[in-house]
Amino acid sequence: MPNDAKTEDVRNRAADTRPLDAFDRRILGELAVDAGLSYAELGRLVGLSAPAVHERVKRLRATGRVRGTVAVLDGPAVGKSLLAFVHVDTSGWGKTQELMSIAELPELEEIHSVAGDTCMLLKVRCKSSRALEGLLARLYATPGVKATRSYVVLSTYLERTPQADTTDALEDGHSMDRTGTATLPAD
Amino acid sequence: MPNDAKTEDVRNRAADTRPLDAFDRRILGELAVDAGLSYAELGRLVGLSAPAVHERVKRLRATGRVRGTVAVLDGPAVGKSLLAFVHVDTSGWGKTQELMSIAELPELEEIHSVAGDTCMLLKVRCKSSRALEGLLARLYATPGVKATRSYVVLSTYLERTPQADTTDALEDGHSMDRTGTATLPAD
DNA sequence: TTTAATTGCCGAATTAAGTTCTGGACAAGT
DNA sequence: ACTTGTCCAGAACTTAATTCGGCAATTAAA
Repeated sequence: MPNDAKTEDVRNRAADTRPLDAFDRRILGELAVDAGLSYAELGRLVGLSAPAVHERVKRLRATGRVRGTVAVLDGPAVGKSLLAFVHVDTSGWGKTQELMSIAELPELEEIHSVAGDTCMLLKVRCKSSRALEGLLARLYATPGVKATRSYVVLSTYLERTPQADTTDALEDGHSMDRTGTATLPAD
Repeated sequence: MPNDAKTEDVRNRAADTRPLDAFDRRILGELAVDAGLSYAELGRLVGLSAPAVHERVKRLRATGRVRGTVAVLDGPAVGKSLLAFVHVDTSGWGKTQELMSIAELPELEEIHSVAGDTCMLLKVRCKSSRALEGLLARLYATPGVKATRSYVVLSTYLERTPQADTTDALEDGHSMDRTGTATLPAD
């Protein structure tokens, strides 16, 4: 499943806002879990021919639904056994830009600005607690950084990239039991 | 870049603990960014023939260095514009297992247990704030859940999967300037 | 209602890539 | 010096990606 970014000129620069149909949704669902599927297998799964899914995947890429295809590395297996989330309180707001230089570190996996009692939220994966310490030192050396709170991950139960499916029931303004069955308010 | 999980019998069931050499590291580095590269292109990048990199990638997969290959979907582009991190305080400890059922929801991207003043940390991506509300309702309906704190992401500056490189300087017990240059203590 | 244009699909043909196979170079151990 | 094992490149082979042509269905225009 190559990029095929080159194949055929890409005109619709992520402009197409056409809603995803059921086929697109299922294709994305499969690819988000395993992008190594052949178009033939993928077609068999969703009920289309290989050229048909190829065409759709190409469109899904061109319209920005798919950002890319990556190999998911195993942290510990590549020497990064420590995972942590770091909340960073910054003084000003423009100062947050100063933090952006740390994005170059391969240990940094995520940088978000968040609402709430903190300003920046980082996801960091590194070799050891010592390395985390070094990273925090680097943070505190950044102007505008007031304080940090670190949450070191003890174990990970789930970790995946964005999935294609959505649980519509979540929006119905109700509670649900633990089986995921919607419990609609008796109106 | 197919899975090739089937190709040839996989003997070393993630047992091989041989350290990664420079080639492996570079191959992983490239694949973590773009798994759509052909073996020929990859070989050109790292200085090996196509069969050589094929062999190595196969080994890296078999030994668990690579967990899989996935298409990275764009949250907003697939109808999930809200990203949030949720800290969950649970009463007991065995009770955390009760939480695991929410992993079935496609909105859940990560579930970790963490050290610190909270117990569980969730990464959630959903359609709307209303959907997040529904999710929180579901959480509170879970026995053992005492409290939650939500951090809604305003903007994302960096988001990627584990990278192959490590910054060794972080472990050297020192500070670093903002260029990433190590500032060793004058001993 | 009819016609034209567009879209999206399939099956076949073509092209490119994945995969296997062979032999040779190098290093470590006997 | 010889054997053993590892790892690589080049060529051969196999499978998948990609393109092409035509057909059916939908939509727009007439």
